Amino acid sequence: MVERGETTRIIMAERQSDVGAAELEVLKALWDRGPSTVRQVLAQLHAGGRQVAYTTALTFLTRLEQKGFVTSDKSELAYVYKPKVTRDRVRQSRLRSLVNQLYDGAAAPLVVQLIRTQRFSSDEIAELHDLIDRLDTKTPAKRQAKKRGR
Amino acid sequence: MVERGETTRIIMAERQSDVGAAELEVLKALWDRGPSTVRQVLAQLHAGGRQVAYTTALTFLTRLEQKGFVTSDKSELAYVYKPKVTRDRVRQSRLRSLVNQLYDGAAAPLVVQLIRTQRFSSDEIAELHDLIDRLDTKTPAKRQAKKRGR
DNA sequence: GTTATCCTACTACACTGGTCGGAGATCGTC
DNA sequence: GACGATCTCCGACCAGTGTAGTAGGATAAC
Repeated sequence: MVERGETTRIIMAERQSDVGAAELEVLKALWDRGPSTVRQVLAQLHAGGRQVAYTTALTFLTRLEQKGFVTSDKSELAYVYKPKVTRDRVRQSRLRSLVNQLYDGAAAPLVVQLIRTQRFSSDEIAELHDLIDRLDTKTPAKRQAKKRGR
Repeated sequence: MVERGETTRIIMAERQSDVGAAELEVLKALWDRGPSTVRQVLAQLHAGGRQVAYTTALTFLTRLEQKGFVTSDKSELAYVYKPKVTRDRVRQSRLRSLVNQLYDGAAAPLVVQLIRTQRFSSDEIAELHDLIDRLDTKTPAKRQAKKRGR
């Protein structure tokens, strides 16, 4: 028999291991609060309007740990979970996905679209101005390397 | 206690009606080729490296139609499907989701991150420069210039 | 008319993600 | 040492998505 399951599993493997929307909320709770117990995360979720059960929060944390996005330490009474990935990392990764999926990997059109369709405060505009100016002066070539910029 | 299914359905409703990754490929095929039959879409998918069965493509198109993203007309032999949403619309919507989910609804930090982490050609930089300059002068209103899209 | 071909409809199945409940382990208190 | 509050583990359910097989209707080709 043809193991269809095999193929499926492989294909799935590629697009796998991402954080779901609800799981992301949990991650956010950890980013905002720092290391937390299930109960604390739960409270944070409730504060954010997400009414879920204790075990649901626990499930999310467990799954996030399996996926490698958080770690846990047994301290006193309960496990304390803390994020293993930064908010920036996740943003970065999501952004890359979006760019690849919908913009053929080219970020520029995305930026253009954003600038065209979103509103910005004058402060923000100033900041963008600044950034772009700096882009301008830095050579477009990236093999200049070693600029310690963040 | 209310039946849990209720709540679930409501919550689902929010995050629902989105296009999956594989479905998106199908939409892209339609955007690229214009109105197409299942077989043509399938060929496009194969060309793009996605080896799926005919019925799989059919399923995607059917589901996309149910979700309201494409329409179909029975012409000659086979149904001809065409997109009901534009690429831009989908981009827009995905972008909004991303901004809401990870940037608290504020687009500016996203733009900043993009400009910081992505490389741009000098042409692109020039374009961005231009755009921002225009942003500067025009007050944050919804100027819908007749700029031709790409 | 029979056959090969193409198309659609229906059904199915695995996996993921959101959501929990119940069962057992622990701990603090009478 | 029994009781109640917590905590974790395990299993479960449902909807959605990716993937496809099969059956049956139409069409084209002898």
